[in-house]
Amino acid sequence: MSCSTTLKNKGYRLTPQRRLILDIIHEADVHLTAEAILGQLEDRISGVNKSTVYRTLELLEGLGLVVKSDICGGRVYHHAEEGHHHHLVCKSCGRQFHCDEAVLEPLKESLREKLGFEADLNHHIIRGLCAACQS
Amino acid sequence: MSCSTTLKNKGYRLTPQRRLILDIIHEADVHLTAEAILGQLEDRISGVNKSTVYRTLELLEGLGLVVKSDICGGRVYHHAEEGHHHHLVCKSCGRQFHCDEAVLEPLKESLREKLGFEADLNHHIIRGLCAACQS
DNA sequence: TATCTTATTGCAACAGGATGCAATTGCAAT
DNA sequence: ATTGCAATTGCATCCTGTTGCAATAAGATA
Repeated sequence: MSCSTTLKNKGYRLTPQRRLILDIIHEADVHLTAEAILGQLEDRISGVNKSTVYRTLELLEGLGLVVKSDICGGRVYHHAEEGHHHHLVCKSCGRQFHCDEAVLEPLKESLREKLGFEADLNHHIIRGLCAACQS
Repeated sequence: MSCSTTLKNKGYRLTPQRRLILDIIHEADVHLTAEAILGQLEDRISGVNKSTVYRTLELLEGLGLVVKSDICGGRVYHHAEEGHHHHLVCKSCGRQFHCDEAVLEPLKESLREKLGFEADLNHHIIRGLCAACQS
């Protein structure tokens, strides 16, 4: 089921702006800032306002179609189906490392069993010190 | 060792603004927004600029004296010695729950052993669905 | 106490993000 | 095709947080 169909089925309108934002996000293989999305949008149709971009991204995130995360002091977005991956961010050198989902699974189960809390650890960010910076 | 002494020992100047910000944070038993800190600061000395507040908070956070976290779309600060506690935030109803440090310990060890990454899970925020909202 | 160095501040401007309102428009019904 | 409803947008403004620069001041030294 495409994202456009999801929007329609949930009663939202499929405006040209929303279609294009979805296209831009689908085509991207990197995380995009709102600004980048706005830039690409302006290349395709003129007169789009940034508030529309922010609103659309908020809507898409709320519907689970887009994932928003804060990395390196900036906010980025990517498609929700891109797969689950997590970032370990070193507070000292700023580098990012990939972290397998399997590592977070025990925590997820623990929270579920002990507290009845269904954690959403999709695209979770964990800060700390990388091996190189610990010395 | 007091926070003021820490600042001095690390070569930073103890300006009146910094002293007062430290006082305000020490006196507070709740998380404070930058705006709240600025407001209380203005009650004590006049003419303080918000950029000073933000800069001081950044400095204190960098020195580990203050903890900054993002809760409910806003950024709050509290004293670093307040103790380790973690927030489970429900994405549906917005409520927050306390989570024991022991729950995060296995993850911390896992990251250390498998990836050599020393995770800083102090005041970590985990989003998901609480028991009530899962039905 | 006076002087000096330079860290720190206030200020203005800026950037990213959010909001209220009137105009516009998507889309269902006819 | 036309109409009507209300969702959505553009616009202006606001809010939170950041940055560069000149003025100010903390604190060390004599």
